Amino acid sequence: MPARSRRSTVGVVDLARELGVSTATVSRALNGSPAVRPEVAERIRAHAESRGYVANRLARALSAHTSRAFVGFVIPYVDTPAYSAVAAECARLLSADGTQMILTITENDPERELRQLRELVASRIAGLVISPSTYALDETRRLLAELPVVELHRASGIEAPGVFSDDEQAMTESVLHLAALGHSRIAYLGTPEALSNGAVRLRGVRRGLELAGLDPAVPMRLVEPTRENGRDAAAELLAGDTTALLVGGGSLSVGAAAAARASGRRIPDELSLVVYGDPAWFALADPPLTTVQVEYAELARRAARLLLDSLDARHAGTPAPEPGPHLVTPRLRPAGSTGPPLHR
Amino acid sequence: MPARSRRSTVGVVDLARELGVSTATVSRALNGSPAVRPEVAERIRAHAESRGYVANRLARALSAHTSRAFVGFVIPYVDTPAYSAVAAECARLLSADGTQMILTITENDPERELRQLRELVASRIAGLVISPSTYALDETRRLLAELPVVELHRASGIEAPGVFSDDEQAMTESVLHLAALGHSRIAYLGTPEALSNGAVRLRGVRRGLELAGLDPAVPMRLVEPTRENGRDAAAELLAGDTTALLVGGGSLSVGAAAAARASGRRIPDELSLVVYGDPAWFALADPPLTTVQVEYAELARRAARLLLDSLDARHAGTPAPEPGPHLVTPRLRPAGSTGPPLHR
DNA sequence: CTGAAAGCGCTAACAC
DNA sequence: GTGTTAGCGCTTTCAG
Repeated sequence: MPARSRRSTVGVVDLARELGVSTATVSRALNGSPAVRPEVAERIRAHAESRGYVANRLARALSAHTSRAFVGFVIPYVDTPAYSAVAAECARLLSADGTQMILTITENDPERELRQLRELVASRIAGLVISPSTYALDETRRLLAELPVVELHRASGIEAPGVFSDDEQAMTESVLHLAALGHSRIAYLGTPEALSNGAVRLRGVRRGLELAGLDPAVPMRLVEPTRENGRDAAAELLAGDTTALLVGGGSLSVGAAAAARASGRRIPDELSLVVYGDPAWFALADPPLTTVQVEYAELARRAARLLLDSLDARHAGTPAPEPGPHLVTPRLRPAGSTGPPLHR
Repeated sequence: MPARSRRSTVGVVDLARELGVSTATVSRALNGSPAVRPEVAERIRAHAESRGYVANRLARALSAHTSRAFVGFVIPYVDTPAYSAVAAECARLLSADGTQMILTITENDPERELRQLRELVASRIAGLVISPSTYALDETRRLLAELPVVELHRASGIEAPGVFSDDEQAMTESVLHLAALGHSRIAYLGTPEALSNGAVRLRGVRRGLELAGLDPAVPMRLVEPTRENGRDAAAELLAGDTTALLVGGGSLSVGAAAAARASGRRIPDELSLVVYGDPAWFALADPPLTTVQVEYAELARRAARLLLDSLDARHAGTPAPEPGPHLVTPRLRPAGSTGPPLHR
């Protein structure tokens, strides 16, 4: 047994020495460079494998100025299905590609976001997936412009591909669903217009009202997406004489459902309710809630793919994926919580 | 303007040159070494700040053999509250400490787990938080023994501190709650004993039955924690003549709640139901479900703290945190889904 | 096709 | 206290 430094991990120099080749050749073989004789390459790879060699990602990334050792995943929260489901799927797909995902929570605070972005850049991330905070800083945009970025859920107006739920259509459809049932006094609870998806959803609602020939001036509350806000704002809306409540936002929906229940109104007779998010949870309610269902896993798959494509493109010098929005269409799943209004 | 390489980021050599000191001094000042004159240190830090210097974490970690640039977070899933809530809080706390969290999903597959662990080690992580997969490999244990580890939710029998929900007590309490209401035909739906928390919960159930003076041979199904399994297994259990169903597991609870509803039994008159997880969701059900509530944020705080303490200890050479389990006590929140059995 | 050697940006001995 | 210098483990010109 050679006098290797004890218990230390095996590196390229070890492999090179043991095989009687240079570290350059080892490196090339391991990185699949075509500039090495196939048989040699194979021998090196086999040996590396048998020695349980695992490249030091730090050294690799530090040396090769371009490397996909790490990518960033920057989101405002992760303890909500809209984010956790996507984080899960992205982590899976990126890991399959051999890149590690650094998870970062901004709590929707632009300052934190910028700080974390800086730290990520300091970690030489190859690129990142981001749900920008509501008011992204200019400096943030500047940083984002310098590396492959895929936007998720929210857009910040930067030149980058993004993956979003096509909420406009879903919201329009939801309004039309309610209108078709005979509702004319519809209230809307959503997220602020400053949030790109808040704006999109609101647009969908307005369009739905227009298509249904209803008064566009419906009772409306736009609040930051938390359960508490959802509950409180829904309670206010329900104090009015609306016959239907449409909610655009997952956390808001949980709060709104609670408020609807607390209001004592019978559903759907005295109140029709359309919520947003994961139908499995809302199916627990009695009656089960009509839900706008978003395919988070599909969103994640597209985001991961786009990011990997961007990295490939940058590496190969080929054109990057088109920066346009990539939309995933949610589905309105009618359930027991929507029906004709009882009294008009 | 000096002929700096254009648009490149500023590094220690730049700072050193600009201040007329050596890179060593810069490094020392930036790392708060006491071996540098305070006024010089301050000047360096101020300059670094003004130049927007951010240290390259890769170089730092590669050079300093010990560094807390990265920590790993290795969990089987993240799209379930038990994991996403904890991931969120840990990411927050670790980020506040300046370390980045690499998120890794094992899908409860021991092979994947090992592969990912190897990759994490190759990234020179300072330590990690892990929820071991059901059957962790020996090689996995060996790797884990070499770095600061904090176990979460599940234990794998390694010598490391761990943070767990004290489910034994909660399950015992749940059984006693049901027994006190007059139930004697209680069924249990939980996770397999091979999972450490499955075993713990089952032990709690058995103890509860014993304390209540009930027959320990209750109808029981132990299945992998997914919603589908929960629904199917609950349906089977409900086909029997039990008057109460106790569920030990968050995803199982969602499925079980669905199955209970599908069974058509009136709750709580014809069936008392105790679920596990986030009360906010289960409050949507009608009646609201009696829930074993786990403080995930508290779990996360403890896990993060323990990990940081372990890192500090290793750095300072002081003793590591005691490897014993650190328990967070869940609360049984009685709600409308549990009541006296109607017919016996 | 392969090897020698020069870094990547930082920290840590070791001198002064 | 501070500077010089040698790496950390890998990739990558540049020669051959």
